[in-house]
Amino acid sequence: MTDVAVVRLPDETRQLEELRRRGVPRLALVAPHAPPFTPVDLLEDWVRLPAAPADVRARVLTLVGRAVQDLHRRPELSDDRLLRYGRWWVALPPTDARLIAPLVDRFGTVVGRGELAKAGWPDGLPNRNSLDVQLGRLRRRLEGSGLTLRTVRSRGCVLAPGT
Amino acid sequence: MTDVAVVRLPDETRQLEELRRRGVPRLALVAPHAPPFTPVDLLEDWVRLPAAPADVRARVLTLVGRAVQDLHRRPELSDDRLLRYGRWWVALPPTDARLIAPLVDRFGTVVGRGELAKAGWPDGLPNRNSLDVQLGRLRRRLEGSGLTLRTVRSRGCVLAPGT
DNA sequence: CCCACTGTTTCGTGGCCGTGAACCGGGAGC
DNA sequence: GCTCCCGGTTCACGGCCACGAAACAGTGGG
Repeated sequence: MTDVAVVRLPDETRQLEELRRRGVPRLALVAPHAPPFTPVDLLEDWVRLPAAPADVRARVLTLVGRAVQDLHRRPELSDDRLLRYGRWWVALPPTDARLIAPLVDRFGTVVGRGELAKAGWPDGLPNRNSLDVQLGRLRRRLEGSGLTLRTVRSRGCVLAPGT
Repeated sequence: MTDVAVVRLPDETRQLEELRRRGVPRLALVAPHAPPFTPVDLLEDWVRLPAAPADVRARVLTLVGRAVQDLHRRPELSDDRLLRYGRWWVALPPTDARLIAPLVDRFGTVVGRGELAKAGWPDGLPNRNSLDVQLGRLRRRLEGSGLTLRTVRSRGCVLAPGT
């Protein structure tokens, strides 16, 4: 399930960007005279060509190891309203904290709007719009976290890894 | 400031182990016919010889980058009121030292205002505002340390890495 | 005496959250 | 094809209140 993509630079720069966007672990094979490479995250590595197959394999395995660790990563919400995801964290205001609780709980799966409303406002929604507005604010607070809050039309919302 | 050690393998295996033990970021230059290398942690990288100086430099720089954002270290408060965080340190006045003690103790988690007040002024707060003022002063003394004292509204404060 | 430390007050600001309204894409129905 | 509405997104505004900054004064130690 966990695969590492291998791209050649500088020829396949576009593919590299796509892989970064999707968060796929990736190894760059850098052409002999191309400038050195700078990985943007821990799921990225590079090697200078020409390289022995064994060396490439070793780097791929390292990336696989990191990716496996990354898969186990789930967000955590402490009762003092700290939401953590890996090294990243925010302090959430009360409403957002209640709202996100079921989403963290069922990370990666859809949570219905009704349930979200119930979680955020146990006494009932104050306004037909409140949920959407609050979800928007929550989305903004998650920026840069590596987490995305996506809506599934007429079904609900999913909290998942991704930008 | 932050340094990266460079060792040659397999000749300097002993030095490598010492560096690992001390948590120093390290780059291994692996001899042409030696087997590929497997880094044991994120502060370790390797490159196959012969390698261009620019390539070695690039890898050193990424290691420096990782070391700078290394979040595994924790601040320490000695009983002579010296607060250390990595290479950085300050001498804290008595009140600040008492105040920060529980925050260092529970680094990265929220400490309630009540508890902070109790820690800083065991005989009771002299004024309903004293805590906030003192927290502001503490914040200023932490500038440039790589530590942040952030408030979690209506809950308390958290001492964490970050600017 | 001087300076760091601390108490006290005042005032400002920024976070949080409800509310109304504009806007937009997609699908159902005509 | 056209229109209309549904579901969702975004903006701006305002009230409330917790928190923060500045400024000044008193105090004690070197």
